Amino acid sequence: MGKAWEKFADDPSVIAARLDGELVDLSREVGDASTVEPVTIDSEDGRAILRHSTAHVMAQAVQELFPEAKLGIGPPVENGFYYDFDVPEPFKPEDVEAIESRMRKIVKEGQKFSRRVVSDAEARTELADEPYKLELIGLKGAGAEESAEGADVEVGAGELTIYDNLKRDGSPAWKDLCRGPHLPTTKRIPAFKLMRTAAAYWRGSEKNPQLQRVYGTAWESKEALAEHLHRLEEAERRDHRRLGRELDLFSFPDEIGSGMAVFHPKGGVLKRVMEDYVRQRHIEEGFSYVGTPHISKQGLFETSGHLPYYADTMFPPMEMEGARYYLKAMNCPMHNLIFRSRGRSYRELPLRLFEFGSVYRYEKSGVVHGLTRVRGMTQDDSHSYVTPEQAPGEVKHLLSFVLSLLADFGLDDFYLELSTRDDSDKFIGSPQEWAVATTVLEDVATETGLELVPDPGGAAYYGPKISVQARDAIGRTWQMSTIQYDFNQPARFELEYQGADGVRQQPVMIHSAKFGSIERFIGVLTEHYAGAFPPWLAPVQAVAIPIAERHDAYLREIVAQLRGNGIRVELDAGDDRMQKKIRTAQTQKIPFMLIAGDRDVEDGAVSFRYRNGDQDNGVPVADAIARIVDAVAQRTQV
RNA sequence: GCCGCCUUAGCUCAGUCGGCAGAGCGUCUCACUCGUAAUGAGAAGGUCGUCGGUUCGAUUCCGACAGGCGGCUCCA
Repeated sequence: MGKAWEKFADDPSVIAARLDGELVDLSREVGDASTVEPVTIDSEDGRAILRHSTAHVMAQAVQELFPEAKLGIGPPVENGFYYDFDVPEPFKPEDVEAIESRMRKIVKEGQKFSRRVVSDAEARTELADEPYKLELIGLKGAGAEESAEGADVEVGAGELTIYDNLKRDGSPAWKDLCRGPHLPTTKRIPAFKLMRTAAAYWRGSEKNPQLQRVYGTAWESKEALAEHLHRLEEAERRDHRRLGRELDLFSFPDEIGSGMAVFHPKGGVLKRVMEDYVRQRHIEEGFSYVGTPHISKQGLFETSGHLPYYADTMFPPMEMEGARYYLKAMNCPMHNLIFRSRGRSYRELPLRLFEFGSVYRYEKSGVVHGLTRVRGMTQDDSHSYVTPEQAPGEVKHLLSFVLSLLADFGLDDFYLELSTRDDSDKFIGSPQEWAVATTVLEDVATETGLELVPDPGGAAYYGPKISVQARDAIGRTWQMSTIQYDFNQPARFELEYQGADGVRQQPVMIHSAKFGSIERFIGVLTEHYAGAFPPWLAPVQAVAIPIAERHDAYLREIVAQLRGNGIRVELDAGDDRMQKKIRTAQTQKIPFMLIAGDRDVEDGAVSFRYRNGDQDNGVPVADAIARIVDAVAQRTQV
């Protein structure tokens, strides 16, 4: 049968093969495999192989330049790869340049990636100077190859293999413990670039030493690399932190503190319109709007059980006349007190309490990030108190409500995550209770048909949760909505309702934040729309632009009529030229520009310019007003 | 919190090999009144993030702190 490459020798884009579904090097013997499929460099698998091979080249370059560097792991990731190194000194920017140019040299040399199977003992001998690789070999022996982030790429199941990078004369230049497959030679790397360095904990644990991670990207062509870099630039343009400043939406004054946003008038409109809509929808869905204070005495958080888990992330307590008060980091305990304020009947259930609750969490300094990770936030928080029998129906109700709200805001790029307990001792409640709750959530989540990612160990201490994960402009995911099943707090607060049979029962409570936090949601929404909010959300919905000063009065009248119809409209009566005013409105991403000059005044009309550049001239004033009012009411994008 | 990088005018960024700082945009004033992305002229605006050290002298060198950026860990 021969080697795999012989079958695809005429196609230079083939860089690996699949033998009966298994990815292998082109140099592998086909043997008695029944299917042999090509893997091209621009396929998903092909790119992963390219990137992983480029990671090897980088590791080789690093060890040639820094012989004392010890290897961590080097897997492909979305759009690129990284490799971790234990080095005495972190890499400096000039080091990265040196590594990159050494990589170019290795690529140019066309070193061959050569696979060989080794025994456990051989691997240990050959890699005696690589403590992290030895650890991986040990893990494999323990059958724990999946436990390390990315480690499965390196060792995986089955036999141990080492890849040698061979020079043209066949002499070995470098080697790495690796599962493969790889490109045939380094020369097959068409385009790559090192992106950044960062520190990362070995095997992802804060307790382990930090390694220096170098990130890079690699593509099947120079054009594809250029496109990727261009996409990154575009993404930077829609970063909510940048748009927040450019569109005058919000800022983060140093004087207040890290992670504390102030909303400017335009961001305030966005926030208010969102909140009004969300409040209205909650009321329609059977929620009761409530209000609770920002601080509470310590005892409340002891009763709820939060304090031992959250003390680190809560702002330190204030002492007043012998009492200790905390800024609240969650709203549920206060809602529980509303439930408990009087006797409850089964007839009242489900009882759904909802508010925009301001909470404060002292997030670690390194994690604060624009509006998506703040220290002071407003949760659109609700708690549904239900009988155990009602719980599945309520979870289903909440999930469909959440998804419909997200759809109303035009969000579609998200997936669900099911966070469950693991065997750590941070979770309270019996395994049976957890199993019941988890099954309820899983069934409802599965029914939606959305992608569902398991997240073992990610549950709240009091119960499992479903969350909606949204992506930001550059692909980072942020948790937004959450639905949490809680059988613990009702017990801790001794919540009760009287059943139909007259017996007192304990309700189940279901926590749910539809957007997670208003701040994060505004951040994600800003990036989703790149600042061009749909008309119903746009801080300024229309701007009137007179061609000359003599048209001001005419437009002022139209602006008044629009305002009378509830439209957020401004007249740009400054002494800039109209072209400049259009440019300004354009950069502010205002949906409608209403332009009027002599012709329009004569015809009783205005001329539209939409922010996408389209125009519509000489529209009768009444029609123009109706068009804008209609677009706002329909919540349509323009 | 950990690692690296960064902090000069409202914004984007030059610059000073240690000797009292500069541009464009924005803002203000004046002139221009113009048909779908930048009219022209002039002016104001910075104790060079904060505090301490070295020095005759620090925005520049060193340290601490604050804030930011990219990751890691953690999380809505």
